[in-house]
Amino acid sequence: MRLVRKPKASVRLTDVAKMVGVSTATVSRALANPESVSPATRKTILDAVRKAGYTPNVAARNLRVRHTKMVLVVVSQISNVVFAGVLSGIDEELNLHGYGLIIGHLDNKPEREDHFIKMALSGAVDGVLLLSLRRLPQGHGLTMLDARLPMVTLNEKLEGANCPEVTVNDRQAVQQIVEHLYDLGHRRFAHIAGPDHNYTGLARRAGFLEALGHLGLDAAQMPIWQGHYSFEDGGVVGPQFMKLFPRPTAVFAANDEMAIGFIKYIQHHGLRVPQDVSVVGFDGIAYADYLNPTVTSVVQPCREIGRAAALMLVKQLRGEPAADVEIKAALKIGESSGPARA
Amino acid sequence: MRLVRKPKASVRLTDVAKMVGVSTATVSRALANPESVSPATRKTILDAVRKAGYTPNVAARNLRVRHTKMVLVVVSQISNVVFAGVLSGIDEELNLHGYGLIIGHLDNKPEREDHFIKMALSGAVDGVLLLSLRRLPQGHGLTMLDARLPMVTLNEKLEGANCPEVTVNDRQAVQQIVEHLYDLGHRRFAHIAGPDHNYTGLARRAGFLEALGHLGLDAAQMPIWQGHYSFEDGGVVGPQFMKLFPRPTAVFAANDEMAIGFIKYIQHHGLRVPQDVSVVGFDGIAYADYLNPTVTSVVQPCREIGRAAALMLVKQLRGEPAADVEIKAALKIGESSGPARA
DNA sequence: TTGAAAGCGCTAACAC
DNA sequence: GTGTTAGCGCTTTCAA
Repeated sequence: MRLVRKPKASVRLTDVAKMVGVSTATVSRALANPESVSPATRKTILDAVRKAGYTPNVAARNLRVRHTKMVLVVVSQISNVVFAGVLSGIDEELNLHGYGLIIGHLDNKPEREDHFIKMALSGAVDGVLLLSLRRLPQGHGLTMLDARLPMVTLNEKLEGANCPEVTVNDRQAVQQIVEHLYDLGHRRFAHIAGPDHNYTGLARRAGFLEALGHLGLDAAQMPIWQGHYSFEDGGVVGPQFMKLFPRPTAVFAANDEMAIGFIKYIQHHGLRVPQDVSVVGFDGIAYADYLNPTVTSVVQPCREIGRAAALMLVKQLRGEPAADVEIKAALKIGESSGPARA
Repeated sequence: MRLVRKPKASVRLTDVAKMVGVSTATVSRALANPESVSPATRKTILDAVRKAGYTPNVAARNLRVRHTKMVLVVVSQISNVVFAGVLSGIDEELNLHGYGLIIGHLDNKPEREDHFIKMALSGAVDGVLLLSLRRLPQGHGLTMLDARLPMVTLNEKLEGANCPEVTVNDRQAVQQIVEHLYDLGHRRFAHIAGPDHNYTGLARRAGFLEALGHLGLDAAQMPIWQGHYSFEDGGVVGPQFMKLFPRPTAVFAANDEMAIGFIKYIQHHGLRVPQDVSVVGFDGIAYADYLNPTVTSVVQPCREIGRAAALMLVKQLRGEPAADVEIKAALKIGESSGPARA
């Protein structure tokens, strides 16, 4: 059995040229650069194009012009609201500049990156945006760098790369939120950290430690549990928190989901938030405003982050210089943080 | 000023062939179909490929083989959790079959579809998945149908198309949830509907009306407000609800976000959920479980929906028949629904 | 302003 | 088992 040749009866440039009685070059020009063709022929050609329903074949075009007007976005988890927001911003900006979007979804499996490295190498895209949050390159085999494509990283450091990056001021933002808690009188803190193979997880933890240091508190005394940014983690940590004595009066979770899970757990076990314990998160997801209490957090302007990153990439694609960008996350005080108990 | 020719020093098939001293055909075969080449040459070639870091150029390949192993997914709003979950499932399944994913993000602007129609027409993808929730084709100009590509729709009817579809049993699911409320003694209902240019919005509203009919209630008596599936809509509807007399004892919102926004509003205005009014949603998003009260809803298995759709498309791509699939959403009783007040 | 023609990098007949 | 070769559909130089 052999594969049948696809009938693919689509109309080609040649067909249009024949219909009109001009060369393919002229049709191509009429489409790409209308002014370079006499008004009369232009009209005939454009009419024919419309009538025939001609659309240029991109594979042929890509092969010839050596670019694709496509960008690869490598993202660790697409169903995460923060990423989804960022993606939205990326798409919006890319769109403005005529680029399309190919999703390289890692689905939290970093090894999948290899596949996308190959994709980049294969010329399928003109540039790549890395939001994999990966802390370090694997160190073996090919890396994204080998694709020698314009690239920008988002909350991620790429070792050995000179590619521009957009970062969020996680560390300072965490400082702010910890200070907010400190100002409310809290002295005993705990932290529910994010994954440690993850750039933001690390940055937020470091920010936490740093903040305590600045405030003259002994960071070594403060419990830190590690989660994976999921709701459930908040509940997993709960029991450990409950048995602490003296209990911390303020808990900083590295993202809102964990904060929410944690609040749910401790409320369920008789603690009031914020009267008994204040808990704060990070990200500023919309849902946090609909909780009872609403959660104090640091809001990341996701869409803008995405747009900034996309714009930086586009600039590179154009051969323009692109400087690093740092986006500011802003403290947003909700009801989940209050004065420490006397 | 003219564009400089990109130096694009990437290694080509020809280069590898020269290095090894065989023809390009042999290299091509060694890569595509290793058994068709003698073990010795195979090894030499594969070694050379690795050493040279050769990756086939996809544009050239696509042009030659007339397919791209790419699928276009047209989605109305990527930063919506439900879509994000579905997308995740689509990606997972597609991946299994060697297909990549191009996102056609409408960003709630239906007119953007034109762009993606052109993309489909241009041979950039082998098939398309439609999750735009659009109720009807625009009726003018080109439509997706013109691309004559394998296609499957997800919660969307494409007029004049014979393409298979995956649907969710929204109507029955709504019936179940309304019956659940009825069984709790509720007789006065209200509905916060989704957008009416939207397949699911319509289906859920129809389901609501239908359910009331089956239960022998007068649907015409029940207030229906329309929202756009956002949190805020719940709050917008709130005041109108408050001034009703007698007030409905049960409210069905067409999605969880609106239900959550509504709950927040009425709680804030002194009503207790579910003691004073029961409110239920649709979708079963994870956040709903962390609210106080947790919200009764209908859970859609997003990832499975996505996988089913992707699989149907892959089957078509292989030339196999693909039958319509209906996915069942399941009632999930939370704390936001309770007995009607006496 | 237009046309002829080369060739982008690859695959798949077909011949050996 | 391997090589030769003809394109896939397009853009773009170069010449007219």
